[in-house]
Amino acid sequence: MGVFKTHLRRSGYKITAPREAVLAVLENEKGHLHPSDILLKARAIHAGVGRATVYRTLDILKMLNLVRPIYINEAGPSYMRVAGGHHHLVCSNCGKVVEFDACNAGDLQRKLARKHRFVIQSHLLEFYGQCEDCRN
Amino acid sequence: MGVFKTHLRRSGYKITAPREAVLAVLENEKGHLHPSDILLKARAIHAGVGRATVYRTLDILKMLNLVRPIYINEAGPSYMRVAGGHHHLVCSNCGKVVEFDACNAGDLQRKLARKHRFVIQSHLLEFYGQCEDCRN
DNA sequence: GCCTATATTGAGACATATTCTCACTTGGAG
DNA sequence: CTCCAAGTGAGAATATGTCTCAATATAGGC
Repeated sequence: MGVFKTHLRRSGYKITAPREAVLAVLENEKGHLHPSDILLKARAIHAGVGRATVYRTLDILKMLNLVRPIYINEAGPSYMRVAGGHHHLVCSNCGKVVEFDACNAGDLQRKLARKHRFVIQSHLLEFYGQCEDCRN
Repeated sequence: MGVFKTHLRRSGYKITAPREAVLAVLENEKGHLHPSDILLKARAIHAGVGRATVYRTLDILKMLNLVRPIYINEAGPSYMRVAGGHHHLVCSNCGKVVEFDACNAGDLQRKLARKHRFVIQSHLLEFYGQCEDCRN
């Protein structure tokens, strides 16, 4: 059974077919998705899922810190699973996004958590500039 | 004279009163602003600034890499000046944002720039979690 | 300072994204 | 199995962003 589903159930949310479809879509997704993509994919699993249900489910998942909105370069936010860190190298000109792994945020994270009394679950590190093709 | 104004002029853009109002708002802002806030503040400087002018000016500033969209927790993106790095500790629950200074992204930035042939101007590092008040 | 070509403007139409409302449905505790 | 609060989809309402166009204002040439 999906992790998301377990979390929702444990938090007292009912597991309905439309909701389950949305959960499955998000859980199986490696990258990030727009709400409209989520709607389409969810409808492929359970025909007739409504737009509102996608947004409602996203709200719950955000509250439970299972999913996080992220802005890359498009019109609206995309959503992705919360899982440690995400690292992007973004070209401000053409919008190309390169993902990278190396990240030394661990120490800083511990320090900040202690100092500001936060429980930290994930982070986002993005560098902005111009890619090879776009720098003239 | 404002830095933004100088940049626009140098790039061949005309300096008009409405545009100047928008520039002033963004230039004087320390944090981040929604387009709707920008509109209001710009209208306080020059009555009658149109919504389109705000978006048009933001587009120019984005192209010139003077300003960058950023997603915190609200509905849409906010905009902030590009200036090295921005560092936020964000509570996913209540939306509180703590800014911090310490950041060791410099080395990584140089490495990535070389490897992916990017010219990097700025970065964003955000940690997500729950603040003291929100963690139960 | 005046003139002109042209970039820029605001209004409001349009397009898109998100939220809300409400009558109907359904999961799951008892 | 029953019951009812939680959840649902449709579509209205709102929020956000883009486009068009006639009117205006800037900056450079004189």
